[in-house]
Amino acid sequence: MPELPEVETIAQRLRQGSAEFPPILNKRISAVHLLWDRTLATPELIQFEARLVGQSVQAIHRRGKFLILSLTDGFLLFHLRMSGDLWIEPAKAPLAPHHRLVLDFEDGTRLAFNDARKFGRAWLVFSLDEVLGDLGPEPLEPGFTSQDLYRELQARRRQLKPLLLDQTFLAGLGNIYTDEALHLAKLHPLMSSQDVTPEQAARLLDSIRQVLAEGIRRNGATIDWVYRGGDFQHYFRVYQKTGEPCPVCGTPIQRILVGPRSTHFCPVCQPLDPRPA
DNA sequence: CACGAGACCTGTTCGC
DNA sequence: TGCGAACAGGTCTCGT
Repeated sequence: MPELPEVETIAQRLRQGSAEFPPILNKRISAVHLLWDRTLATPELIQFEARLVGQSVQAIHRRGKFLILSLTDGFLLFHLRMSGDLWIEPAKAPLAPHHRLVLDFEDGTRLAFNDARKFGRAWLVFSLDEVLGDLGPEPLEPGFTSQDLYRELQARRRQLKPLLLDQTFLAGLGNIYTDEALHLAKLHPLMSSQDVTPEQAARLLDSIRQVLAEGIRRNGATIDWVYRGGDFQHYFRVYQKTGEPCPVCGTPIQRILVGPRSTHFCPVCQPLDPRPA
């Protein structure tokens, strides 16, 4: 489930703590355990451990789908990919089956990166640009305007759905929120970016912001066994609603494949042919 | 530059 | 009931 709202929810949880555990801000790392080699993108384990132990967590941020822990010296970044999650738990707790990287803190708690599918990665770097350099704009940043979006749409000739999933175009959208935003904006997922009008670009940006904001407000979406704790899944308009009535017009929602990704849309509200006026 | 296929992984659910 | 196929919130690399 980790798209922008889910990562934001996790960032908030780490920042503010949970019912059982205090926030991880200002905690000092006392030990590092890597349980799956490929989870660590950079540097090598030897340097990773040497540089990390003794540092403390100064701040927690999110950029796109990346989670950023600012340390005394450098940054620890996580990307959750398909199944990653970060848990705060007692340092003595038994290792859960899918823990891949564990950081012990001096106060007897630990931060565990749990990731069943092993797609997630962690980076320890001195400059954020090493990892985040190619990311597109942050959709919720007020400085990003619909004029900016329109200009970028015009600069490419691509189908909207794959383009919105491209993190170098816009950072943070995944399969769920893209389908939801396109439905709200009444734009067909296969529409060419060059056919989007300035008005439609404005509607698209509004829609993206609306679905992301609601996702964050509901603590993200919980879909299946990869539990996260949010409840946005109860408010999906089209995602995984194939055959069910469109919430706007009642037409059955269609599912198509765009590349390898399931794509859900309303054939009436989101016509491919802009329709004669 | 745009697009498709294959790779990286495990767990759950679907279809016969 | 059992078993393989299909599918899942993501992204990278390579070839055309």
